Amino acid sequence: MVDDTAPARRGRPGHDRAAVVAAAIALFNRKGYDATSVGDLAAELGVTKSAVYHHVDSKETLLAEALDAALVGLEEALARAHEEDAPGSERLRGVVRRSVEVLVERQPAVTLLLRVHGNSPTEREALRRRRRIDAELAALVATARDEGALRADLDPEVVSRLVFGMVNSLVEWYAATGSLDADTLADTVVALAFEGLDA
Amino acid sequence: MVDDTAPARRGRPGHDRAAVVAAAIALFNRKGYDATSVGDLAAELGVTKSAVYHHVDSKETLLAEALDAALVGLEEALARAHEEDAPGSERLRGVVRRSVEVLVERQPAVTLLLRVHGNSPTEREALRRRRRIDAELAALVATARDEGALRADLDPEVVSRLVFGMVNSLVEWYAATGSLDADTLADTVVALAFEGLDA
DNA sequence: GTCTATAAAGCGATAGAC
DNA sequence: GTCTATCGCTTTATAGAC
Repeated sequence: MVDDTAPARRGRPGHDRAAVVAAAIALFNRKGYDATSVGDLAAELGVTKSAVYHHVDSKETLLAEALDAALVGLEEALARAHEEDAPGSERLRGVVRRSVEVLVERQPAVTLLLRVHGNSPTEREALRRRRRIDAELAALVATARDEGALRADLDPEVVSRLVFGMVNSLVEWYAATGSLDADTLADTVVALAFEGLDA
Repeated sequence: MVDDTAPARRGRPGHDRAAVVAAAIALFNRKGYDATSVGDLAAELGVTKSAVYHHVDSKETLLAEALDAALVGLEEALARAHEEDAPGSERLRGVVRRSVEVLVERQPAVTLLLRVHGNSPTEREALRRRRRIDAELAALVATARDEGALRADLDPEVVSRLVFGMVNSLVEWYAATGSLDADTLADTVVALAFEGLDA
């Protein structure tokens, strides 16, 4: 996330900070943050723990970086819905679609965010930001319903949790499905959420 | 949190195995399995670690017990769909509804199941059983679509993952919403999945 | 049923050499 | 940029007294 695409040094092995961060996020996803030790990360990179600590201050810093990347993406997706000058239901469709795109683009980081427990100040701060996003999404659903664009027989709060629960659930399997592009997936999610499954 | 409804022994403090298991599952949910130590569990019960080990063989046993309870519930919900003599779409509606009921009844255990990483033989065995359930759910969606009851423009595999992703997502918030009974929630989930959100 | 004490291993993190 | 070595602490789990 931080560094450029071209490696600065050829020929020499050695890792840079970006490589450590990328490997860490991948490992945190595979084993879980708490079950992953800095020794595990070092072994994955083929170095010792000390080499890892040359690149990063702490294990928690690695998590914080991933959580922030996920939150920034989701916050931007939501902010664009607020800027739009359109009916609530259109803004809701837009944020669902953009949320899918963020989850696909930043799948490993968002997965970590969705699994945070609040065991450290870093995690609790991420949870605060996440709850704020969730509250604004629920408000958007309520607005769309008040405008008469959505069916009125379902609780907007529950509907919001279910729809974005469906969206979020794709971090659990999307990575494994190589042959599905983000656009088609977003189409399917929007179609399912707004029109349903019935023929 | 600590005591059962029918304490076997009056007057004496001391816990029984069921109390330890219940406290463990609650803690695993709050902090995550890997971040919870047996010392944490002992502190929650107001005893020492040794007292906990008097009741259970290992921390992993506690997890295994919860995972099995969750899997048995979900497997039964699915098995009843196979026994039914009804169109695929009706059997699918039934399994969605019963899955919601299982998630509500066994929320703590199912939450643990959905967060398993596969870091031990116990976890990997649970993942195997879970993948089998997922595959049978996908097959049921495909059957319903082949019968013409579901719209044909969406990939059944993706639809299955999204619908049951929506169902599963409710473990993240249902416990906090005291004023919502399982029946009403199941109605909302089925309505959203099959009819969608549009007015 | 709970306690103190302890073993053996692993944890996050640091110091200093190369 | 990586290494060896180590610190101080926590972990799962056990032994044996009360």
